[in-house]
Amino acid sequence: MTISEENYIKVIYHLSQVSPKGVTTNAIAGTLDTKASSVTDMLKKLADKNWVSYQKYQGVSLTESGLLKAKMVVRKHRLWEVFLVEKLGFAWDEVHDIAEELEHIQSDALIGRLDEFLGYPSFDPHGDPIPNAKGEMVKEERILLSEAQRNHTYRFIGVKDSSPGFLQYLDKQKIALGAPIELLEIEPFDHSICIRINEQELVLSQKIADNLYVLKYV
Amino acid sequence: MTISEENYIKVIYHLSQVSPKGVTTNAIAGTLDTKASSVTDMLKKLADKNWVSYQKYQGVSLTESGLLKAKMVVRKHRLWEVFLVEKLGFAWDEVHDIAEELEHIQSDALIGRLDEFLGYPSFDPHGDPIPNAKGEMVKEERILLSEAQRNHTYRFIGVKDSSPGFLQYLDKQKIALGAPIELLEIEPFDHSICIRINEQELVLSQKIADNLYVLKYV
DNA sequence: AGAATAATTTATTTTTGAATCAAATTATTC
DNA sequence: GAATAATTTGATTCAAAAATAAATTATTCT
Repeated sequence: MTISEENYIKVIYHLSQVSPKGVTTNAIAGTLDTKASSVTDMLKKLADKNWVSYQKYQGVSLTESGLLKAKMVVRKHRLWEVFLVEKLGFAWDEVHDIAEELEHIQSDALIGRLDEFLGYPSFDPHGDPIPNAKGEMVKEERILLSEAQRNHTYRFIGVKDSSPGFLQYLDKQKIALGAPIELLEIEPFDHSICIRINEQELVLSQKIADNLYVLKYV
Repeated sequence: MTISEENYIKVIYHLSQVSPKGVTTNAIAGTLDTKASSVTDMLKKLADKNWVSYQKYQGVSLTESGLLKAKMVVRKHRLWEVFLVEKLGFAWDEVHDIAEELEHIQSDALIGRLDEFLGYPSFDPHGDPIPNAKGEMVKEERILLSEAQRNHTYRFIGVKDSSPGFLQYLDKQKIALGAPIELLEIEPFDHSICIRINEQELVLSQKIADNLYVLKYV
C-alpha cells in the first residue's frame, strides 16, 4: 500500500463519517487538493484492490477490508499523536504534521508495542477515539456545544476542528480538554453563547461552539 | 532531500569510514544493490546540490554539508534504535528495519525532543556512537577483538556486523554489550580464540572475533 | 419534459524520481 | 601495450501520481 493510497483511504474514511451513503469524487479532490480526474483514476485502483466499492458517478464507500485499512492508519496517526504529546512534550497544536508522516511507517509490531508503551490510550490529544488493533473504538454520546441546552453542565471532551489556529485559540482562553462547561446563555440573534468555565464567564461565537464536542453530565 | 538521496548520502558516509580517500561508484552500487550507471546518475545530482564532491572516474567524498546531512540521518537512525530497544522493548536484532523507515521522518523538533526523552544517549543498542545535533560524537579507542592481546581483559562495547544473524548468535552465547572479556588463548592455526566471559570459557572463530569491538581495561 | 448546469469520467499527456541497457570511454594491471 | 576492470554516456524504461481537455452523465430548475 503506497502512501498515496493510504491517504486516499484515510480521506474517504473521514468524509464518510459525515456522508455515510457515499463519498463523492469532488469531495475527495477538494480535501486532497487535487483534480477530480486524478481521484477517479485512484478510485479505480482502490476498487481493483478491493478497498473501496465504486460505481461510476455514484461515489465510493469503503469495503470491509478498506475500512480496516483506514482505521489502522487512523490508529497509527492518533497513537503517534499521544506519544508526541504525552512522552515528548509537544503541544496539541504541534503534532498533526509529524503524525502525518509517522502514520505511514509500516510495522504492526511497532504499533502494537507503542500502544502498550502508551498504556492503550482510548483517545488522542484532541479527544478523538483511537481504534484498537481490531479497529474497534469506544463510542461516546458526544454532542457539539452549539447543540447544548441552557443551564446544563457539560464536559469538554474533543474538538471538531483540530487546526493549530483553533487549538491556539482554546489555549489562549484556557479551554482545556476535560474541563466542565456550564452553558449560561444562548443569544438568539447570532447564536453566540455565554459559558462558565474555570470559574469565569466567557462568550463564545457560534463558530467556536460548533467545533467543541461535549458530554452532558448525568 | 528525497529518501533515495538520503540513502545514498548515508551509504557514502559509511563506506568512507572504511576508505576515506574516496568512495567508488561500484562500491555504492554494491551496497545499494543497483547498477553503477544508476549511481553515476545520482552522484551528479548530489554534486549539483553540493553534498558530495565528485570528479568522474575518481570516486566521491562528502562535502561538509553532505557530511552533516549524513550524520543527521545516522543520528536519527540510532536514536530511533535506542527508543525501540529502551522504551518499546524490542531486541537489538529486531530494530534495524524499523529504524531504516523512521530515519527518514523530517522534523528537527521531533529528533531534538526524542534525544532529550532518551536522555541524550551516546551509543545505540549495537554500541555505535550517536552524533549530537551538531554532528559531533564521542570517539573511543576501540579495537577488534581479533586484534587484542593474550592475557589482557577487555570490555565488549560494540559490533561491526549488526545483522540479525550475528546478533542472535551473540545472544545465544550470552555475549552482551558491556561484558568483560578475558583473552586466554589465540590459536595460531586458524586464529580462533579462547576467552573467559560470564565466568565461563568460550571458543570464538576468527570471523566472530573480527566483528566484536572491545576496549582495553587500563 | 427539456435545457442548463454541475459533476464525473475518459483518453491522453506530463511530471518526477529513479533505474536500466548497451555502447563508449577511461583507468588499472600484468 | 594489450587486456581487463571500472566508469560514464546517452537513450530508454518504469512506476506512481497528477494534469488537461473533451466527452459523458447526473441533477436541477422552470
